Amino acid sequence: MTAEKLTTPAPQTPAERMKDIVALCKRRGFIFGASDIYGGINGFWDYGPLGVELKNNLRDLWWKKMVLTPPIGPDGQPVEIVGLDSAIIQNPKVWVASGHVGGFADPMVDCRETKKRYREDHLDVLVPNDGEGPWLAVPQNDEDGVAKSRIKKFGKGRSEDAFTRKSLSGIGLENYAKIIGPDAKEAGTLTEPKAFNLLFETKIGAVASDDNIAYLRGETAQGIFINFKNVVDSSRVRVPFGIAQIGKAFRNEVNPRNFIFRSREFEQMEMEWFCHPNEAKMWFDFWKTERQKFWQSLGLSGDNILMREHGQDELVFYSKGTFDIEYKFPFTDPGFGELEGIAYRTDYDLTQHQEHSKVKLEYMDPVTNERFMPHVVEPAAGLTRGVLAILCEAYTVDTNRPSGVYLNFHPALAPKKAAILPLTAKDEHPKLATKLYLELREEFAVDLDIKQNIGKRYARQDEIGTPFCFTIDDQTVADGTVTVRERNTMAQERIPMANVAAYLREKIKRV
RNA sequence: GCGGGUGUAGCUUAGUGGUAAAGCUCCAGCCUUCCAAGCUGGCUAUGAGGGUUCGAUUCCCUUCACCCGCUCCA
Repeated sequence: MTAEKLTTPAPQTPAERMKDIVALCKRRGFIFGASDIYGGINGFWDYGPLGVELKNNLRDLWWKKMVLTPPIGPDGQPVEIVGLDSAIIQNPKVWVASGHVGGFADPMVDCRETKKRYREDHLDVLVPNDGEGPWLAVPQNDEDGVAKSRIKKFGKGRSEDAFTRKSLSGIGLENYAKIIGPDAKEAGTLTEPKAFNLLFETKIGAVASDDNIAYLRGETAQGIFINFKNVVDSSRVRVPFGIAQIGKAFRNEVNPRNFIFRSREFEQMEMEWFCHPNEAKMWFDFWKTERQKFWQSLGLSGDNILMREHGQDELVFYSKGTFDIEYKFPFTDPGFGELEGIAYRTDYDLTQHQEHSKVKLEYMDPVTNERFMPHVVEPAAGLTRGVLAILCEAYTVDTNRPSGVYLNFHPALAPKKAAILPLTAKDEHPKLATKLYLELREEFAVDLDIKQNIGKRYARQDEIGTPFCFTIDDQTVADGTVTVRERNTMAQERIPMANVAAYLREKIKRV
């Protein structure tokens, strides 16, 4: 008893848990670091044989919930949502209109001493006229009188008139060694300005020149906005309705971190809901509820998931309200990380594109004859973040089983729904197992595994989260029944082999 | 982008300025009637590049990746 206690492993810390999840993902072929054999590449990840199945399952469930069987609206009728798959590269003007190019591409400087970061064009430098002593960096918009206090501290008795105010942008790098940062004590701690444009640039055409710069999309949403008119004109949809899109997006993140949580290439599942401005608030609440239900139905529930409203200071300038659905990842624990944002974007995007493209994007309501610019509620989820949350939630330590761990996937999400296992590699077992496998694979993602002893095979399936194992033994030969072994409980029962497909169908039932 | 840490096989760990070791996994075969059993055999590693040295996995430099903290996240 005492000895047993002593050998019981200590509970995992969140960091250890995350490390194990990453190791399992690599070991079993869910997720690999991209360009592994070349030493890797920061911020990119590859999805292995099981990872792509898991990701596709989540993607398909979202598509079904949004496009194929959208929820019932407040009026008792299903809401209307259509799909879209727009190009990753669009006319660069799209990203100017959206604000991604220009407005957010400002160079920043860091202070090595204070670890603070400043926009280069927001800083001025006070240059001493007599050339003596340090140069003083101060905020351009100096409401707090920083310049005065800095001169008092470092100006050696000189007055403000003894300095000339220059923009930091106009000051050469060779002078940075003389500059004291706005909050620093020593000179020379400011880094050279770095541009923080998060959009990936590329060049169109075989001959590269600055005239043909284009951008990889930073979000799938803009592809939806620029097709709003196309969809309205071609699809018989009427406001309110939604357009949904799933696809890759690219951002030059300053600092990719935390496995696939923040990567430079990722996948989004976004839906833009177009509605009358007067109904926007109602639809915002509607989608908040619906989207929360979605993640809960996949098994993310309890204390690990929450809804959080953005504070006023957090809101982007065009949003009149944003809710995040957040998950307690091991690397955020005890905090939470964003899984999906539901944003009320007003008519900002359509208005921007109307102005920049000169194409009228207003909607004419055929019933009321009212002309208006639709407002937008946007549930925008991270597919790859969803995969990570599902993996973290499913990871279950169980020292009572040979593998020591299993992945508790919802059967609808599991990369493999079942494994077909002949108890031995002899006699009729493999023959019957192969027959069952060929039948089941027409409808389900299943594995046939004949090699090695049964315990090893159960353990392997536990580690990849296969919810059911069907085992063929001598009794199967005699009476046509197989053993079902359930992943979470390891319990077994016998059912007729002829009922296996129906059994699986019932268990996997869509969420 | 800043600071700190780590880097030996798929995983977990040894070890050394002079032939790189083990357990588990994995693969092949045998055995096996329900949870990684047993037997035999096999594959696989010092992240990359430079320097010092007769000789570097070990010491030094650079770089890359990952982890932690800050920062960033339209």
